[in-house]
Amino acid sequence: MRPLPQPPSLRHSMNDLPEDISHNQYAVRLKKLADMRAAGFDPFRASVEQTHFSADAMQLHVEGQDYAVTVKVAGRLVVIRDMGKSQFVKILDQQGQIQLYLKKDVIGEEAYAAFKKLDLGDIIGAEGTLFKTKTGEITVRITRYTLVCKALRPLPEKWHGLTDAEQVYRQRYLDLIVNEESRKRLMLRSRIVASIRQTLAHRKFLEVETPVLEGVAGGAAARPFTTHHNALGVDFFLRIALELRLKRLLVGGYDRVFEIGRIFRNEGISRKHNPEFTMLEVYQAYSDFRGMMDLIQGIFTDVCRDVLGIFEIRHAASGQMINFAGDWREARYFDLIDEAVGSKLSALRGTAGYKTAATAAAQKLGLELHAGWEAFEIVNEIFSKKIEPTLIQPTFVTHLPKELCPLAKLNQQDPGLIDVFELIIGGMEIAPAYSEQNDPFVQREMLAAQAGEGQQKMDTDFLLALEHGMPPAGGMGVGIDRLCILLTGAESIRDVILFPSLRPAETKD
RNA sequence: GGCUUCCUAGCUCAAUGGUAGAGCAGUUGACUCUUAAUCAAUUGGUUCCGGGUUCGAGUCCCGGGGGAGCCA
Repeated sequence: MRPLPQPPSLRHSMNDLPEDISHNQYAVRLKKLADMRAAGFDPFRASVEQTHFSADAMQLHVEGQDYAVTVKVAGRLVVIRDMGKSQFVKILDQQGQIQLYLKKDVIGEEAYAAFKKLDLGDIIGAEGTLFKTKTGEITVRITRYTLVCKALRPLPEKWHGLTDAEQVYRQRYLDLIVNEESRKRLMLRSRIVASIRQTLAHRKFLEVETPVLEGVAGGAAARPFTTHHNALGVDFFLRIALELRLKRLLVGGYDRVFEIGRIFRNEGISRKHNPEFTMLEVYQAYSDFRGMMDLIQGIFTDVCRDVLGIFEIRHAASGQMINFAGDWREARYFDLIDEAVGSKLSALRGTAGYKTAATAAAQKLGLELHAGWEAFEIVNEIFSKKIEPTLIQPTFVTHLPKELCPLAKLNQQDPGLIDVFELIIGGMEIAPAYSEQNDPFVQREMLAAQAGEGQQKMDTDFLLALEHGMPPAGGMGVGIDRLCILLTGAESIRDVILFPSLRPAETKD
């Protein structure tokens, strides 16, 4: 890996500057800064009034009425086109770019000369009036400006931007300045999350925050991170799910709760997995998994209408259009299995021949199986390898085998199944939802069975809470990162996480 | 963790084992409506790190670091 540039001490480097610094952009900028300070101006101390963001300012221009509206804008210089006695430049702020026009005879000789010394990347505040150029771009003709921050490092290339994936992730700030798609995509994530909060608030859900540090990492099957608390002298786990804490709140009488929280799973990193990721979990008392179907569709509808303005999105991996409008497909897990296998495999469930038949079916499909797998694991391998990737349009897969999630209610007609759905979109699991198990006896049995497999310790306090009585409830978990992959057309989870997990960069100091 | 692949100027990229180059950025100059502005001149390199093979290594080999993709 190329080592990232390390900042030297300013004081020392100024003394060490060689005679010819024209090739060293850092040194050139240091010199400009030193000259400014020598002249009594320190850009790092200046603040500036900003009356409008760029896009809002441009809205104010009235056709045919140039120089009528005054605005004060601020941002980073990203384009400079110098034409001698006038120049067009562009600054970038949160809303995007806006063009500024400087004319020597408008702004004055001295201010114009000083402006010529500015560099790409410097941050300025500017005041002026709106007009439209002859090519139709709304522009601020500036009468005053202030440098409010000198940039000592040059910006990446203006046309290609930053493409080196490593630098994009490690120096995301540069990516955000220079790559508009990244800036917009990550901003979209922020709006999507805001929209979800709004939808839930309208439906009278309470937002809560529960501990990240847990004595028992429960609620999912995943390897946790461990950490240590010095004062208590005990090890903690970072949470792998929000579920067991939120259900305690159902016991406590918070009937509709949700949390949007970071969870941590000590597992592999891939295009679909980051070790820390954001999960929405929602619980609604007196509802069930069918209620969650309505809720998740409501969430998507609101995001599509209010944030994206469209109900169809191109799926990056397959190129297909995903349609979020209308009623979503519902399919039973074992119907999909039988279809994929081409026989009535599900009819053998619970019989002695089930595992043999499942093995044969999986092998026929070319799947590699682990020696110790149970029948349900073999069948689920068929599901995740052969069925899930083909489900591009939103699909609720329902009635999964009970072994797959110990926290859901068993189906009344068929106790080998559970009342749940797994929402699949774009070939990815987006949201599992359950009719939550609230029978403390069954729950203890299921968790004990899981603990017996050595997966994790039992959360006995959670079981105690259940014995106080938890209302029947529908619950759902939504992977926010994956949702954003879908809705922004991203190809990798790293594209929707501001700072994805990487190996620590070596720092020399 | 395994396999494949990438790492060259601030950025984006070139370079049969034979003098490390271009565009942008920078520097100097010209230009008062530009749109990757244009024109002229010009500076700039620990080729990720460490070994090896070779008369000669950015290029081949070994080890290490980091990224990406596929698999687990």
